[in-house]
Amino acid sequence: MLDKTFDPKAIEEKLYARWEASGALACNPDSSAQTFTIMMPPPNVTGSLHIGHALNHTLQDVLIRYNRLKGRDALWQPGTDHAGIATQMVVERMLDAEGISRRDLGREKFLERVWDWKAHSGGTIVGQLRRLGTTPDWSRERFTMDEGLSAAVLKVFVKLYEEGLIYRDKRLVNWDPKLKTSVSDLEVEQREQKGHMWHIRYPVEGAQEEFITVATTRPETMLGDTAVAVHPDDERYKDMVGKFVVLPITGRLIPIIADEYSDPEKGSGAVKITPAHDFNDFEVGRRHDLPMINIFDIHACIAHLESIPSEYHGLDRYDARKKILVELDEQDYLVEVEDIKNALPYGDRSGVVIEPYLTDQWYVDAKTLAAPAIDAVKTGKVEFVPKNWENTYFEWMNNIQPWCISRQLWWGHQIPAWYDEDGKVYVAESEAEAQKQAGEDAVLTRDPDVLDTWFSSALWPFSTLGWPDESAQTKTMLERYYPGDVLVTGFDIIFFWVARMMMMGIHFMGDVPFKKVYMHALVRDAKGQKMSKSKGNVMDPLDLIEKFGTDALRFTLIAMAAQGRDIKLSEERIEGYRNFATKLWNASRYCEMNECRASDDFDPSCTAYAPNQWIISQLVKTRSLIDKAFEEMRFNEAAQAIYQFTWGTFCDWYLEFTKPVLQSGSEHADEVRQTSGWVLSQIYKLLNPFMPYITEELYRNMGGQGMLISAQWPSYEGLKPNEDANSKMEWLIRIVSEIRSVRADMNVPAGAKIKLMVKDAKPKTQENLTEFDEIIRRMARLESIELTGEVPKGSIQSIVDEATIILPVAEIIDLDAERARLQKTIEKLDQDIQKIDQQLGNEQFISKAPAEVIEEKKQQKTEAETTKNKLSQALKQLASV
RNA sequence: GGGUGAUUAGCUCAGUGGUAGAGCGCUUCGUUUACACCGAAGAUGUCGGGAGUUCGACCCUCUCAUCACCCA
Repeated sequence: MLDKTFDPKAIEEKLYARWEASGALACNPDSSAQTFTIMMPPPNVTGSLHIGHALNHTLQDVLIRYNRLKGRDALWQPGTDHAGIATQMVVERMLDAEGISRRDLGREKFLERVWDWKAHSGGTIVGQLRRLGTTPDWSRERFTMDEGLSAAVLKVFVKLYEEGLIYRDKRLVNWDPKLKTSVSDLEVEQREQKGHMWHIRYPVEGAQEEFITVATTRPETMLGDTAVAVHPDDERYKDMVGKFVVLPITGRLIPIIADEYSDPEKGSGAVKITPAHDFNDFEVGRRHDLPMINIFDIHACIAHLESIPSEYHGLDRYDARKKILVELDEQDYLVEVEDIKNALPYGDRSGVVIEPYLTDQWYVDAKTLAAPAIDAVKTGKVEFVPKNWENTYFEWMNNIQPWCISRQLWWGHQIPAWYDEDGKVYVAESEAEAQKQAGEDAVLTRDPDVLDTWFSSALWPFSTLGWPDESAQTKTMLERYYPGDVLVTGFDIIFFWVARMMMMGIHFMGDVPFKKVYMHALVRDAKGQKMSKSKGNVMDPLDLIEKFGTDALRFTLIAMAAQGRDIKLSEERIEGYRNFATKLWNASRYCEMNECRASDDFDPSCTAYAPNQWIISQLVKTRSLIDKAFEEMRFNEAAQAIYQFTWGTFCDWYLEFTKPVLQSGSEHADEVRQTSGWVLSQIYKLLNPFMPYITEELYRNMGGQGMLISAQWPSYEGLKPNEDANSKMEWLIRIVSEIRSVRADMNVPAGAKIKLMVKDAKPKTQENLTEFDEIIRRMARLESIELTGEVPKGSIQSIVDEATIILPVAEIIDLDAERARLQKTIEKLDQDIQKIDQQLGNEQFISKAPAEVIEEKKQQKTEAETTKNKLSQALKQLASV
């Protein structure tokens, strides 16, 4: 006998171990089945499971389980990402605590420490994913720094270099002065804040008391100014172009140039140009061939340059600013200080202001690689769900910038480039190969930098399958599982990852990496705020699992994952779905108690009893709703369909129908036992992808064969909806509901067993009344049901279809209340009739609306009129009491 | 400034060119042998404002407002 409630903790771990041991998680390259592949977005090794992961992985698991049940050879490729900056920061912080820096330790020793750390706690999240019940093919787990994946990185780098798609260039990068590395555009976030605009006048060379005023938010960069620009059409400055100004503080002479970049409407119309410290100025500098003075060192402190007064050397950028402002003010160069709002670039990892910084870095020619990747979406080879994300994708891809891929870090894939003593570069997959290129005598030094983490993640869809290994096994894997079917991910990494996988996949595999990209929502807190540690509003999925069980959390996330909408998660909601699990548990308990079990030879297409035929029809309908929802990737609709069927149809109605049958030992009892047991087992199957634990457990308890995880998704071939049974049961539900409703409205005590009389019932209804006499009596709490031609005085009356149902309760009826009730219903019907009349009276409607709509309206009107007449009669009769 | 999405019951959200739905909450009733993590019944909506297309708009178009996010 099952316990009274479901205890997830008691079974989850045990069942998970059984799934894993059964081999059901593994893909099967030898099978002839159609494949279904999902590449898991590899979580960071530094990571621990947060609610966003929970959603992301639940969705993937639901898809994988569903397709596995449907007989597809499912590969869900798992793994983790080395997360260069994040991981290096974690380990550096640990070293900090020991009072050592990574430079003290040296590169090699440091990397050993990172690997130690990775081995020890890097897999935390993988364990946590198991608690979510997710079923990727763990036997194929990969790490972006694995040997094989590293080989892929080398190969790709060298190949792209040879093709001219990777190159080294001296450009401005986003420099993180805290981490002392470059970062990509995407790793910079703009934050708006209050700042100042300082207006500074620069004296014009060789003129007395003639100045040109420039405005800047960064006065310290004037140390690196190499020009002042004015608009070529700006009359005010026409004569000045070609002259020089004397840069205050340094005394350098810099030219006044004409360039369209300067906006005559803004400020004075003149703008200082610091090509080494501003992206726009950099372009101006290139156009005019201006010198580029890099005034900072890697810490964003003023460099020891001859052109800069020595008292500034080594000053932090903000201290330098203060000092400059004081000096400018003293020398009367500072004309105005304006309060403004401006956006500053912050490093998303370090949280410090990013410095545009002139360095040599490696770049990928993203523009070239993007072209076919744009095409793939345009032509529908890759489809985004929801579709509107394609706009976002195009927008970014069409404006894509060179991708800076080198990072001044130690943790990551070291760039396979070597320099000889003259600085000439040799790119090769190994040092030996580079040496060969350079000649035996050359002394080579390897580029110390590593690649952007996303460079290796971009290869994930094929590197995890074994590429570039050329064995037969790898070939099979690539042929079979590339491209993947669906990528499930959050929109926050559409550029970081999705776009780059597209570029690399198309370039190296000649085909897109996946056919569909499902973008899921962001999980927010109940108030709609983004969850963050600093706000303290994070919900830990493991806590929620502890409290409500994995199934409840999973179901909640899916039920709320409507396309294109963020999820506001609240505990109440999870509690509700926990209750749903309990409901199913207890329905099973009921069936167990009544020995409801389908025998092996039970044929659901051969049932004779209408409630059985009906519930089977409903089940079949539910299955197709779920299938349709999956096709359209509307997971919330799939969840809703099975929820509604299980609770609203099976538990609320069908099981109630079975009670009198089973308890009275009716002739239908055996078929009812078989059917209820069978339908229940079907619920387990349909619900399994969403709630894998409870369904697996119940399936086992109820005598299911094998394990659900490797069961077959029902096809219900040959099961046609039985319309006769359906309309019969709909009538049954209508009449029971109506009696209950009227009883409650009229305050008939719930416990009172009263008589029901039915007038004007057509033969069909009379038959039904007889057939379901026991069910109606029990569910509507009636003592007896009889047909009548007369309405006893002091009765409550109501209409179900053609029949008048009468509750003769003269001793308890409140005549005024009954009159009011009838009156209200009649009024409502009147309104309806009026509305329909209006429509039917409209010639345009009659001539233009489809015939079936008109027919429907007419029917609605007739029905409403019939009911109204009957109720009016009842009201009249009541008046005569 | 550009883009995207949202605005529907007290709350959280589904939804469809043909008389508005769910869950939670609320009210009333109920220990009927699966379940009080339950059952029955009920109340609550000018579907953000305005205009248009249509026989008919919550749905399509335009516009305005508010909010959120992304990009510059």
